[in-house]
Amino acid sequence: MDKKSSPFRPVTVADVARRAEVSKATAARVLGGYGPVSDEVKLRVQAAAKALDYRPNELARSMSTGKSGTIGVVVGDIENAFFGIAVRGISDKAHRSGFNVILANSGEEVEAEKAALKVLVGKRVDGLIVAPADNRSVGHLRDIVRSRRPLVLFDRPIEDLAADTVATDDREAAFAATQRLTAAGHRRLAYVTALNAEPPLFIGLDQLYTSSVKARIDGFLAACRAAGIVEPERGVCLAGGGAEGRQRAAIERLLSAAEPPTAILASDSLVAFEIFKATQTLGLGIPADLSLISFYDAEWTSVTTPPISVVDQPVYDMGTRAAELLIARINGAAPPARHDVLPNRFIERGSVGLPRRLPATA
Amino acid sequence: MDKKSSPFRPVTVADVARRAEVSKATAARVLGGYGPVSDEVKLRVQAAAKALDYRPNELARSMSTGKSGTIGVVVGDIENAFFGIAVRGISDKAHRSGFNVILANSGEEVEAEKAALKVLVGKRVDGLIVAPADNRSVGHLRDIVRSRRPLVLFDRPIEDLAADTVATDDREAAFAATQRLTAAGHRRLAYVTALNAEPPLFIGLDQLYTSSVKARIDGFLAACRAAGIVEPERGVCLAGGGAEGRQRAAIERLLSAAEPPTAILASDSLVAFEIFKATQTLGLGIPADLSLISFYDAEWTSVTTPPISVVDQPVYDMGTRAAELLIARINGAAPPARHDVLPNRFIERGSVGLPRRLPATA
DNA sequence: ATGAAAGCGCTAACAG
DNA sequence: CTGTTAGCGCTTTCAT
Repeated sequence: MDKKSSPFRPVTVADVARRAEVSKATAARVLGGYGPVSDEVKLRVQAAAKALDYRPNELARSMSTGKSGTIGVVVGDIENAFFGIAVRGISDKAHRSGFNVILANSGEEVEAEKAALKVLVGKRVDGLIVAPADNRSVGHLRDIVRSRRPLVLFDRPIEDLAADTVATDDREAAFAATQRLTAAGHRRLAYVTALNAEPPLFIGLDQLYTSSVKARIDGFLAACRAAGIVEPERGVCLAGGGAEGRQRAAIERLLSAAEPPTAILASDSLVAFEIFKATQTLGLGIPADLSLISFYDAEWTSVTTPPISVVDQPVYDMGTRAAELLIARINGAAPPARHDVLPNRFIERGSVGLPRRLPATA
Repeated sequence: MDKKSSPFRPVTVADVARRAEVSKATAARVLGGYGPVSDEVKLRVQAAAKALDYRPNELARSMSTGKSGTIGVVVGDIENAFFGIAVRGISDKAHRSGFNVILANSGEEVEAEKAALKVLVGKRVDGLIVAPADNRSVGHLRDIVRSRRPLVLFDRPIEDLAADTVATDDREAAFAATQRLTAAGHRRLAYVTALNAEPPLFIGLDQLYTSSVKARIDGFLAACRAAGIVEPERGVCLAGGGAEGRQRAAIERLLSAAEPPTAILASDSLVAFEIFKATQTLGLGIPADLSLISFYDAEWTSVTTPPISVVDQPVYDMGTRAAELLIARINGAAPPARHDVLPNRFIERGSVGLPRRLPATA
């Protein structure tokens, strides 16, 4: 009966049009809800669509309109609750505005980031939100901007890139957190971050390629110097990510050193979690033997004994804000790139105390 | 110079073909990597593509081939770490097999689930993984099956639906966990779940519409009865989800009752988290005043004092398995629907003790 | 091995 | 208000 009757061919506008006895264009107008149609015809078409169980093919629609109703999100590590919540913020805002989200994970590898971007651009997403893994190689991001596809940078600003950015003031937050540690009398401080580096030694800020990581260490060092600590660089520990065992080993090594730090600032909640577990296995007390402050208010930090003081980043809001900026641009807004900095909030809990032995104060 | 020179028109096969001085078809063959092409021509086309910075339009490709290279995933609540990890498992497997993932959240609402499915089908995903929110209304899922689109049910089996399913044995796990509680001597047990119900009273299993929830309560009740407990139904607490305050209030009410439970089995880590916090604010000790077992090995359960004993569900593996089954079907496999049940593992930690006052043993 | 031409399902001018 | 006619960018017969 049908021309091409593969048993489960999805029904198209043409099918509906035929059954409603109108032209394809008219059927498309009511199904797509765009052109002017008489009420009578509209009803006929809708009835036909219902009867046939018509499901619009969004792909075809996107091909014609050039808009996919989808935004692409590339984060560094979904395993990290920080990004998990961010994605929720983005998704919530996106869905409320009628957009879908395609999620990709870079694993903090630029090559994976590039590949993800390629796929997303291939799928013709209407816009992109990216947390760049490496601020050295941003050519692929420049390409996005150049191609006029809306792009929002998340959490990690990149200089000289004309893209909207949503971040927090990492340097300031790290500075303030470190000050709390030095104010309590600590002089042997460490900053532990998940960065993979070869060798795993901190050499200088120029070695750091993730802007948020760099800003935090910068703030940490500045606060240490402000407190008169010499060579605070020696306290920066690049514990590595990825292979979990490696990170744990690095942390245990740090804590078991001859002169271990009396206070640690952890760059994210995953690192802090490892540190907390290490104190347990090494029999160290918090805050008696070690004071600890972590970035990000992860769930677990509020139920440990003692609970952990944290730099609470407004991640969910960062997500919604990023989506907001992106969608505005997708809808045609074209102001100069803006750089939103959301405020962090310090949550005082019970993990900061006095150093075990007060060091000689010069 | 060009016919249509909107300033940033993306480059197409036609553009590449023209520059390489071959036909569109030939260019498409090398760009798409399918037909036979002479090496010489192939090189010319590739050079042209590179020079023009050609990016294939996956939408157009999907339109022609009918495959989108994308799978849709609908979970109940991304906020829940359980689903977060599951999504990671799915994504990892999918990406390794060359598929992308579009994520949707039902918020445990059937209507939202239907809407999400509609969008995903509209986008012509090659297959779907769904954690059905309500086993009463599954018409939309039946439609998916009927339309021959590969579908895998996640965590929540549905009878009489010919779809692959990946789940754990919830009834058995709840039974075993409850037994540990009764074996320790507990007689006043509670099972707390995030279900919203009006009224919030447990009436009977028939009231439960999420298969995993139902199975767990069934197991809980069976174990209670096996231990000679009468009317164990009275211990089932439907604490509600969504509005966080409501859940917390329900839990504090339960714990402050005249004869509060001496042991609780929590249906998920979010509920257990609230319970743990409630014990802190009410000044109850674990396991002295209350024994607690939770489903799902959430991060925080291992760092509390004491750490919480849990039913460790192999969520990541469930995710990869689901993706595996789905992709096999997408690639043409057509065996009868299989129902995979992955084993749970009990992790003994420190949250189960003897009941404070031993009850009269009849 | 290559080219010409016909779609995929929808939207978008442009006529009537 | 409705129908006709082109495409969107790619794949896919079918010739050559």
